[in-house]
Amino acid sequence: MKNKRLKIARIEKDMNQVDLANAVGVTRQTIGMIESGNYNPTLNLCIAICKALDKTLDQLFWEESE
Amino acid sequence: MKNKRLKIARIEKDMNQVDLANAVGVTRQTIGMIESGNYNPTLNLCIAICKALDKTLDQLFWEESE
DNA sequence: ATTTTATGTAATATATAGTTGACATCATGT
DNA sequence: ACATGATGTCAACTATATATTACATAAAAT
Repeated sequence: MKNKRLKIARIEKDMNQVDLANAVGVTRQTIGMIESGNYNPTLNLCIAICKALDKTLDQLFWEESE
Repeated sequence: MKNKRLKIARIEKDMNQVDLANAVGVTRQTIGMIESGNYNPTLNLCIAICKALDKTLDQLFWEESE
């Protein structure tokens, strides 16, 4: 269950994992794990990522079906 | 920063904190703390709450301004 | 009056989110 | 060939989300 939308939004902003990690105050490993899926970040971190990438929670973290 | 929208959505579903807690697999204290604010739940828990209340992440956990 | 229901809160315990440091791979640049 | 940038991953650590147990209060029901 990779988070492809997050990766695409990050690349659209011309940021690498380190850039995004710095922007939201976590390490690049944490960003990497979120993009890889199999991870359960906190709400505050999700919100920080959304703001850094000019997206909303639904746009990056809400799965329509199921 | 109380989460009033969550509380309203729960009451609209005629659920108390215990009902919602059981529905999403946490304790009533955890639900209480999320409604009280000052808390940082995990994304998976937020998603479970949204599904239990027929809402999306943006509807319950996204703050429009700032 | 007293029992029940719904909620707040606090202390201690456990699971897991997130850090730190290190090493590996694969591009691309020089 | 070698350096550099971007990412994957792993082990050990620290911070914190969540559980558990318990006690408190206020409102509604009997």
